Amino acid sequence: MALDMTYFAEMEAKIPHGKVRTRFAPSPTGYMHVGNLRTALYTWLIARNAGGTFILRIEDTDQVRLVEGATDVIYRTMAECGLDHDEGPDVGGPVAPYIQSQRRDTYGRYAELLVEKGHAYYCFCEKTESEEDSGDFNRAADPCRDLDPAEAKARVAAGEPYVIRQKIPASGTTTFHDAIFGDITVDNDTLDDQVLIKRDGLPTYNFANVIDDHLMGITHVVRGSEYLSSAPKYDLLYQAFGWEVPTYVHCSPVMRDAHNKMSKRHGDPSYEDLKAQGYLTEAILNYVALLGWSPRGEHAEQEVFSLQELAEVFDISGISKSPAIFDIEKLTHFNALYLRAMTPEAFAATAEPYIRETVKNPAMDAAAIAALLQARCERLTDIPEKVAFFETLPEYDKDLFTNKKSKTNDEVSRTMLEAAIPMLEALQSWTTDAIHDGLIALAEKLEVKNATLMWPVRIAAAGQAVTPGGAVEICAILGREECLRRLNLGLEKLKV
RNA sequence: GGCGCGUUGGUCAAGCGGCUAAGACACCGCCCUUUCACGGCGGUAACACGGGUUCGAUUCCCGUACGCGUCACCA
Repeated sequence: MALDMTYFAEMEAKIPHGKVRTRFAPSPTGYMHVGNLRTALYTWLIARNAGGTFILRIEDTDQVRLVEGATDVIYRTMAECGLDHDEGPDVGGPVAPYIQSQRRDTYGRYAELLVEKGHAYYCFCEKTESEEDSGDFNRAADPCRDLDPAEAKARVAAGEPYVIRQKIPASGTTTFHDAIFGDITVDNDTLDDQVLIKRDGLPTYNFANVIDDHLMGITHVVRGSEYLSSAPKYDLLYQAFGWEVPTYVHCSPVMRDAHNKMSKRHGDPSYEDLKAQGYLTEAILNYVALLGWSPRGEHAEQEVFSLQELAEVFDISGISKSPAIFDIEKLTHFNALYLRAMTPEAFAATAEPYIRETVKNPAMDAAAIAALLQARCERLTDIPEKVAFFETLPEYDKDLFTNKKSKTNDEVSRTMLEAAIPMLEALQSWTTDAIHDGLIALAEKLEVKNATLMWPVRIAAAGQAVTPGGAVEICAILGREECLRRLNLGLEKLKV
């Protein structure tokens, strides 16, 4: 039976040429690993940097591991991160479909084409116990490899179960090029005749990838370095078809420590976990971009990059060969940087829900509280605990009134509060400025340094040693009535 | 075990034959100050090891050690 050659010609005719085309091809597992996110980012950056096309392809050949709603997580995350795709299942494109489970027919046809060309063969062997145990597949011992083609076809036609294996050259070497690792050469006899089409008729991941990447006109294949050792087999496949080999970009993994990759299983955070922990998308992307890549030339010392800036300066040659350990502390630093860089209004808007987790009293101005927080929090989730004292005065010990640097003790604090309370009561307006000027003037009148007066006022108002903002700001936010109530309470404590 | 890859301070990293070996995080100190932060200034800390090549190696080559990956009808 002859192959339908017009099918292949039609497929070839659809392939776009001339521009950089990259693809992110996740398996829908339900969440986005940090490593995945980085791969997606680098892949997107390569395309955008070159003014090329970025494609989203869903690799769902493993029906067993399919997770409900998982593709939505992918779409949502990509959109949230600003990694927009030009072609994909949802937007279509010239080489649709973009979901592997919808391309089954194609893989089978190309596998048969490869058999026809003599670079693949039908294999009828059952895998044996010993093979599974020893782990090595002895190609030379496979009788199917040199089976007469006519006989093989007859057995297939007779309904005998089979797989299609790649026919690796018996000798010689294969050299492939990687944009990061350079040229790598391996002996062909270390390569096995990998399965292309499984007994169930579905393609293996490796085969589907080669077919899809070619048929979609992918110019740069970005993937994890764990695929480095199968790359020569990919090259052989491309050669066998007579196709142009794409540029490989193998990225080393993101590690949780010196020995292990980051993984959900170890409890390492995914992108959505980090979001839930109070990290900003921009900060995550910025940090992740630098985990395994660094800018060159005039940007060598720059660390803060917007997505747009990254697209401008990103360069494959800046990708590192060695693995990088994910450092939550440095991410936290980037997050603090991004938090501080927001406009006060934007920060107040994003901080408000976190403030309202503990500060329910609507009289307390969330925007005013946010202003105190902006330079003082590294994660959004730090907020509720920091501002809880506005809602409820904590139980505190009068020892807090004693502070060496401010030159205060019980005695001094009592004097200060006794003077401050009537002054504040008499204040015309309860504003930050009025409170500030009143307290500064009072300190001068009492001939004490500002801290000596401010310390006891702040302690009495907040009930804790460390607070976001100083005495003035806290009093202003509390409001006259609540503030004075607390100051009197403090004074009572000191009188005992 | 075979094959492949990797190795600059605790971490991310610059370096691409000649440097007092950048910068950032973390840490420590000082300044600022109404607590704590922010900000500013300064400090501690690194080329895995052994051979070559070279006038000269962090940089090039070869070993060693350690680590990682891969050797599936999983992706």
